[in-house]
Order: sequence, then C-alpha cells, then structure tokens
Amino acid sequence: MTKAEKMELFHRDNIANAAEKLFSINGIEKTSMDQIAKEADYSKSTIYVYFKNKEEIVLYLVLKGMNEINTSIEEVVDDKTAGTSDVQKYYQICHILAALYEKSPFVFSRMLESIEMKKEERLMVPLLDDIYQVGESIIDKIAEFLEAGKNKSKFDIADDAKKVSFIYWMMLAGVIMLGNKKSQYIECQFDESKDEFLEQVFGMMLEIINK
Amino acid sequence: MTKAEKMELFHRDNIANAAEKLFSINGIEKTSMDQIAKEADYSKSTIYVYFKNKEEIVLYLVLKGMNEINTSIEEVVDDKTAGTSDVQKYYQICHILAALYEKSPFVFSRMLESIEMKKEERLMVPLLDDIYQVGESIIDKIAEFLEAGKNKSKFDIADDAKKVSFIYWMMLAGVIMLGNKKSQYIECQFDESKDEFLEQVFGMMLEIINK
Amino acid sequence: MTKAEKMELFHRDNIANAAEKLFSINGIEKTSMDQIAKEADYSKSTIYVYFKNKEEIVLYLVLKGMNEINTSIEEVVDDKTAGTSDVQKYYQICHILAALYEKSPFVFSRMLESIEMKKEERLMVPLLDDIYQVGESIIDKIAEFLEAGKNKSKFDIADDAKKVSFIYWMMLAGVIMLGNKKSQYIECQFDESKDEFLEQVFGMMLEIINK
Amino acid sequence: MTKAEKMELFHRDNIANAAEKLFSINGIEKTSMDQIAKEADYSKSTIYVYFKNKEEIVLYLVLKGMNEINTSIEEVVDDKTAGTSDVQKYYQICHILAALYEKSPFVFSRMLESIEMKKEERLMVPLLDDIYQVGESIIDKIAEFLEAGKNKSKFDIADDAKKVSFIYWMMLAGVIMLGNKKSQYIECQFDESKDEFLEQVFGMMLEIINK
DNA sequence: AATGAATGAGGATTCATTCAT
DNA sequence: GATGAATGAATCCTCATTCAT
Repeated sequence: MTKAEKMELFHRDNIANAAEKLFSINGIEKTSMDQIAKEADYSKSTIYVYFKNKEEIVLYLVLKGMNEINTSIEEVVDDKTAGTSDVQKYYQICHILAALYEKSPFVFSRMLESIEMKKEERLMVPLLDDIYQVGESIIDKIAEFLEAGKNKSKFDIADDAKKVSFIYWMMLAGVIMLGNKKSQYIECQFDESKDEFLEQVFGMMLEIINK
Repeated sequence: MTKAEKMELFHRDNIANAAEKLFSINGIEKTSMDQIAKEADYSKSTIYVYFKNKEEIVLYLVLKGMNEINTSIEEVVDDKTAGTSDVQKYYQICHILAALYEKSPFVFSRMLESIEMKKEERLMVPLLDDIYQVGESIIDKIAEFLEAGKNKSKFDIADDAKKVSFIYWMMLAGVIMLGNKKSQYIECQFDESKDEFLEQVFGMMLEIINK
Repeated sequence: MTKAEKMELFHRDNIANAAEKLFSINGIEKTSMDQIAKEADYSKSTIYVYFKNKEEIVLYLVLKGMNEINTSIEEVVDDKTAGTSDVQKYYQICHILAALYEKSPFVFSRMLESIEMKKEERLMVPLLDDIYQVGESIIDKIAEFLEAGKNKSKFDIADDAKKVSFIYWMMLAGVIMLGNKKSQYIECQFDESKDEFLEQVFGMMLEIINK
Repeated sequence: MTKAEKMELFHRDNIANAAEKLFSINGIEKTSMDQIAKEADYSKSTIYVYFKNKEEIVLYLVLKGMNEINTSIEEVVDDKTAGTSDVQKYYQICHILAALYEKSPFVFSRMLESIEMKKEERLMVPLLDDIYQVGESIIDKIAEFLEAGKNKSKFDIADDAKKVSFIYWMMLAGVIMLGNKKSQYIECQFDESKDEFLEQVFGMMLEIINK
C-alpha cells in the first residue's frame, strides 16, 4: 500500500466511523451529510472526495461490518481449542450476530436487504460485489461448521448443508432483529431482558438441528 | 353506518389503497403525498381532509392489514372441520403471514417495529393503541392454538404458551421477511422458488415444537 | 327589524363571538376559519353565508368594539351626576380604553390601523365606513369633553380641541398597547403590576392638559 | 475580521436588505422566503445558508435597527457641542425614533413586542438576548439624559429616572407608530403633514417633564 | 337556509450534490 | 488535496374560499 493509499484509507475510515456513530443513533435517512461532515470534522465537500455519495458510505460500513463478523465466525469455526464444544461454538456464532446488531443495527438491516444477483449489475456499484462475496463466505463458513458437526454426528442436517446454513442464518438474523425491535415488549410481557430472551430462542433453534 | 360515514370510509379506502400500492412499490419514505394524491385521483388537499398526515395513512393500512390476518388466523384456529389437522393449520398460519408480506411488505415491517409500551403514549396517536391491541390478539390466538395442540399431545411446548407463541411469531416473521428479501439469492443458489424454500423453512420450524 | 333580519343578526353574533374569543387568544392570523366554525358550532360554509370572508368578521368585531367604547365614553362624558369631577371622568375614559385592550387586543390594534380616507374607497368594503364614522364620533366626544373642561378652566388646551383630542386618543392608545405588550418587562423592572404602572402613566398624561 | 467573515456579513446584509425592503412594503407575514430570495437575487436555499429561518432574518434586522438608534441616541446624549440645548437633544431623540419607523416600520413594531424576560429562554434563540440588551441600553441612555437634565434643573422628573425614561420611550413609540398609521387621517382632518403633527405632539410631551 | 365536499395556491424548510478555486 | 459556496428539487402541510345540493 502506497502512502497515498494509506492516507486515503485513513480518511475514509475517519468519515465512515463518524457516519456509523450517527447512523446507529439516528438511522441512515435521518443522518445528513452535514452532520457526518461535522462529526468527522471534515468539510462536506471533502466527504465527497472520499465517497461518491451517501450510499457509498453506507455500503462501506456494511462491508466492514460483514468482514468483521466473517472473521469472527472464522475464528470460532476454526477454533481448535480442546475444550470448545460445537454447542459452545454455536452459541458464540449467535452472539457474534447479536453483537453486530447491538453495535450497528443499520449494518445488520442492510446486510439482510436484497442484493443484485447479476454479477454485471453488482459490479456497477463499487462494494456491492464485495458485500456479496463476504456474505457468501459467511454462509459457507457456517455451512462448513454444520457439515463438520454432521460428520461428527452432532447435527442432523439434510444433504444441502449450504441451504440449511442459509436458513439458519436467516432465522438467527430475523430473531435477533425482532428481539431487539420488540425488546420493550419482551421486558414488559415476560419480565426478562431481551438478552435472556434471545438466549432461550437460540436454545430453541439449536434443537432444530441438534440431536 | 350513515351514508356520510360510508362515503368517508369509501374515500379513506380509495386513498389508502393508492398509498398502499405506492408504499409497496417504492417504500413509505420514497412515496410523496403528491404521488398518493395523483394515484388516488384526489387533489393533494383532499388527502388531508381524510387523513391527518402521511403517518396516519400508514397506520391505517397497518391496522387494516393486521386486522385482516387476525381474522384469517382466527378462522384457521377456530376451524372445526373434521379433516383439518393441527399441522395443516400450522401451515395455513404460515401462509397467511407470507401472503401479507407478498401484498404489503411495508405493513409487515411496520407491524414488527417497536411500539410504544406505555398506554398513555400509545393513546396520543390515534390507531397506535388499536394496532397494539390487534397485535396482542394475534399472539393470543397463536398461543391458544399451541396450547390446544399441547393438550392434545401434538405440540411439545414449555409452560408459557404465550412466550413460545411470541417466539414463533418472531421467527416466522423474520424468516418470511428475509426469505422475500433474499428471494433472488434463493432462486440462484438453490434453484428453487422462494415459496418452495419458505415451505421447507416452515417445515423445519414445525419440528421445533412438534414431537 | 323583520324576523329574518333578527335571525341574521343572531347568527352573525354567534359567529363573531366565537371568532372574538379565538382572535383574542391566538390572534387573527393564527385563527383559522375551521376553528371559528367549530367554536361557533356552525359548518364552515355557513360562516361564509353570514360573512363574506374572514376580514369581514374582523371588521364586524372592530365595529362592535368601537361602538361599545363609543357608548361608554358617551355615558361618561354626559354623566351629570353631581360628584363626578372632570378628572374622575378622565380616568374613566382611560379605563374604558384599557378594558377594551384587555378584552380584545386585536380590536384595539385594528382600530389603530390606517383607514382608507377616500369615502368611495371606504364604501367598497362594507363596515369600513361605519368604523370610520364611529372613530370620528369617539374623537368628537373626547373633544367635547376637553372643550367643556377648558371652558370650565379645568383643562388648558389650544384652540383646536379636536386635534388635541386626537393626540390624546393616540397617546392613550399607544401607552395602553405598549404597557400591555411590555407587561412582563414592567413587572420585572419596576416591581409593580402593569395596571399600577398604567395608572401612573395616565396621571402623567393628565398633567399635560390639566392646569 | 477574516475575508470569509466579511463575505458572510456581505451576504447576510444583502439578504437582510432585500427582506427589509419587502417587510416594510408588505409586512413580515406576507413576505415569503421565495420573494426574499428573488429580491436578493440568491437561490432560496442559499438564504438558508446565511439565516437559519425567516425569524432569524427578522431578528437580525430588528437588532440592526435597534443598534442604529442606540448609537444615534448615544451620540445625541453625549453631544458636548456648546450650542446644543437639552430641548434640542430631546427633539433629536424623537426624530431618531421617527426616522426608524419611516425606514422600517416592522422593526419598530417588533421592538415594541413583548420579549421573553427569563434569561435562559432568551438565550435559546440567538439574537433575542442581544435585542434585549440593546433595548435596555437605549432605555438607560434616555434615563441618563433625563437624569442629567434633572440635575441641571431642566427636567422635573420623579426619582425613578429609569421608569420615567421607559414611559417616555413608550409614549414616543406609541405616538410615532399611530401618527404614521393615521397619517392619511391627519392630513385630511388637520390639513397638515404627519411630520408637522408629530412635531407638535413631541412638543406637548416635552411639557410633561420640562418645567 | 345550511352545508358537505373539494381544492388551488401557497409557504417554510431540508439536503444531497456539484464545482470552481 | 481540500473546501467554500451555491442550489435544484423535493416534501409535508395549511387554509381561505367556492359551489352544488
């Protein structure tokens, strides 16, 4: 990486971090480029030097967030530590996702939005294809994990591990998103914290595949 | 209902239907009151005669949509037809939800948004409390259904039927929402329609509670 | 007055009274015809049966208010009761004006607005000429009062009683209007109520003409 | 002052001047931001770069106008020129006020509106506190002038010079405002210009305090 | 005589984006 | 490389007024 590239990355991160903070608090729509510029302490025009537009900031953050959980999940799946059972790993994966929502709900939501499937279309918008690839990578890692468990007779899944993995991914994501959105309801109705609640849901979901 | 009330309802529905169409295509935020007026073929000011503001149109539609599925679910749960098994009913409930997403994704999303839990606050905005009540009613109906199944030794659920019911509701909703958002992905990756895919997911979920 | 005319007057008064209440609380600009209709318990269109437009309601109220103080001032000036001194009458006149402001600040303000001087123009807008006439009458009554005092060697005014009277009128009006608008300031700065303050001002003003 | 600040001031003044012109002709309420933009030859959005909203333009002009008369009055009061008598100074102060009305009637009116007395409230709206301070300064200057005259046995005022000063201020303001609003009436009735008329009023008012 | 229904004409404000320097 | 300056295009909402019935 040349020095110029380093500087570019530095500025992009500065801006993106400011945006992430604001997006997480107020949402994407209600965060203006003015606010981002002020928070990042750049002039508004400079924002446009480093990002083509607002959407690109969002995608940059989505990619970053997804890369992070991709790495985290990889670490869990590849964890060879003796004492870590598959069940423990399962819960760790759940918590990785839950933590992402906690940190950047908007990344979480965006990650779940529909994505252009035609490669040519994806390549029109920088980052979109990258996001797609990381998404695939995450699914694959989970599939790998389930597959491994299956071979160890731990999980009982059908042939297509990737599909099961994707379904898992979806269910987890859905449950985490809604558990957070309805956290007030949960606390009032069931007299327990959203996190306790989610823990039970993770447990229920585990039963689907665990023998 | 007086004739005047009928006319009022007629116009409200005209407007709401136009709005629903546009909301479903472009989303709530990207639909302007101008567009709604044009689509409904009323003048913009007339829209404001029948609805206090844009939010009220949204809430009207959300309430309507939720009322519809509430009624549908009730019909299913109360269905005494000899040949309808609990498993069949279970799938019917899944399809009712899936159909709502199909028709009005924005209603689906709004229904899942956090809602003010303090009664006084809810009463500030007309419709908000109604929406809350219908939501409760839906959860209760599902709880009732699960409870009945449990007694017939069909479903194996923990004591708190309402909580399980809520979790079910959340999982279903999450899965339907994401299944639709990722429908393109599903079709490309697994070479099957989103609906077939969802059907399998409903099946997987059934196993959680079904012995 | 025919019965029809009586009814017309009845309705006009109903509407005008409702409007007066709202105008006094929120001001003319911030009172909508909708609000007036609701307050008067007529339909909005009916308002337009009895008044050509919003402005006509205002003028109707201005005329009414001016007629009232015209009558009140007349009573004071013509008061032949033995014990009522000219100075007492002077204060009474001041209080009549102050009371009008208290009751209908907007009438007070409007009364002081510029008025079309060309008779033909005035006649274009119904009521405008009437308002002018009552205004004249009020000035004349005060002039008469001052003139009488002068003859009794009470007041020392220049030849043109009408002019002095008009000046008096203006000064009184100005001082009452501002005393009310700055009542908060007065209370904070001088630690006395607006009314006490105005009383002193009336006193000071009396000295201008009183020997 | 940096060049950037100069430019900012330049634009603010351009806009404010355009607004002042329109406000003076049509009043504040009936002047739209569109009109101001057009008159100032800026785009409407640019207006919002230099002023937060319409109200800020108004306050900017009010403050400016009040600052101007504050300075003018100061010059008069501090005038040590041998030949300038207190009476002459008195008339000069009257004329300063009359000139302000002539130039910007809306500033005059706003200056006389009630103002928030709680410091915290005032500080919520930028400029509001400044306006209050200048107002105080003006009153104080007049008080100082009267006090000085009193010591020179010129004016005969009660102990509280500030209160008398405030009353004077109010009376002057009221009389100027009404004299202008009723200028047509004055010309028709008394066959003299509004300015001649006001001159006499100033004279009458002088007698209140002048021995 | 009374009104329900409808609307045209605005009006303030927001914001992403561009571009010359 | 960084930004100050400017703006076009929207958007929600208000309200006095008209008119057919």
